[in-house]
Amino acid sequence: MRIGQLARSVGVDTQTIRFYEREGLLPPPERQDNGYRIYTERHVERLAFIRRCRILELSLAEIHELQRYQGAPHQPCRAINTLLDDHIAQVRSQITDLQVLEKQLVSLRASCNDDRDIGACRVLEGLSEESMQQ
Amino acid sequence: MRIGQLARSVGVDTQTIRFYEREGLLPPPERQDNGYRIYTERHVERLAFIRRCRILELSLAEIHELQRYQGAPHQPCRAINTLLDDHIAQVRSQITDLQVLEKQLVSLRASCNDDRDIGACRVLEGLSEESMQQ
DNA sequence: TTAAAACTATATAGCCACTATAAGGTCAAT
DNA sequence: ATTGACCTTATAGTGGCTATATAGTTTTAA
Ligand SMILES: [Zn+2]
Ligand SMILES: [Zn+2]
Ligand SMILES: [Zn+2]
Ligand SMILES: [Zn+2]
Repeated sequence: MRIGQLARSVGVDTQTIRFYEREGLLPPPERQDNGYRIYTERHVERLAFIRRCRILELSLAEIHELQRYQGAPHQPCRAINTLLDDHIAQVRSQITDLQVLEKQLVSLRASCNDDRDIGACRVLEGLSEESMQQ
Repeated sequence: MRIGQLARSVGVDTQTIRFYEREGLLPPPERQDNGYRIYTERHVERLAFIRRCRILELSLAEIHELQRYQGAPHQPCRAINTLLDDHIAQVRSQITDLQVLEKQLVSLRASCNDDRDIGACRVLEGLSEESMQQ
C-alpha cells in the first residue's frame, strides 16, 4: 500500500509518517520504481503502535525505547514498567501543577466583576501587585 | 540599571529579557554610548507583570492583549475577565484530559508486574492491541 | 599595568512533535 | 491534452524560551 492509504488506515497525516521515518520510529519501506513508498501490514501495526503510544502522550524517545525492548523479548520487563511508572508520575505532577494554577486563576477572577473600568479592574491590579508573586 | 541587574531583580534570564523586547512585550530601553541597555523602575514593573502572567501560564499573546487594555483605562473590563475565563476553561480542560490519560495509563500499568519476559509483557501487548484504540 | 573575570552585544540554532508551504514528478480518467 | 489526485523532497513555522558562537566592554585583582 502507498503512503496515503497507510495514513488513512491509521489516521495520521502522510507528513507525519515521513517524519516518523526520518526520526527512526518507522523503518524505511521499499520504494517503487517511481520512488513511491510501499508499505506492508507490518508497517500498519508499527504505526498503530506509535499512535497508541502518542495518545498516551509518551514521547517519541519513550516510544523508541519501547521499540528497542520489543526487539529483546527474553529480557525482564521491569524497564518497561519503570518507563510507564515514570510517565504516570509526570502526568500526575502535571495535574497537580494545573490544579494549583486553576485555584490561583479562579481566585484572581473572583476579585472582579465585569462592570468596572479597566483602570479599576482588580484582575489587572492583582497581576500588577507584588503580593501575587511567588 | 543594566540588563543583568534587571534580570536578577525579577528572576529571569537576560536572554529572556531581550526576547521579550524582540516580541514587543517589553519596550526598548535607552542605550548607553557603548550600546548597553539601561532600564528604569517602569521596566522592572513591566517585566514583573509579564512574569506573574507567565506563572499563570498566560501566553505571550494574552499578555500582549492585557497590556493593550492597560493603555485604555476607561473602557469596561469585561474583555479582561473574558480572557481570564477562557484561560481558566482551557486549564480545566487540560486537567480533565490529563485525568483521563492517567486512568488509561494506570490501567495499562496494572496489567503487568515486573517479573515477566518482555515477550509476555502485558503492557507491550496492551499498546499493540487494537482494543486500546480510540 | 595588565590579565582575568564578569558583563554586555548580536546572530543563530535547538528544543518538541508536528504542520504548512513550495516546487515539482507521476498516474488515471476525461 | 489537461485536469485532478496522488507522490516526492526541501524548507520554514509553531511557543517560549535556552544554548552556543563570536565579539566588544567594564570591573576586579595580581
Ligand atoms: Zn513520558
Ligand atoms: Zn475587571
Ligand atoms: Zn490562555
Ligand atoms: Zn511487563
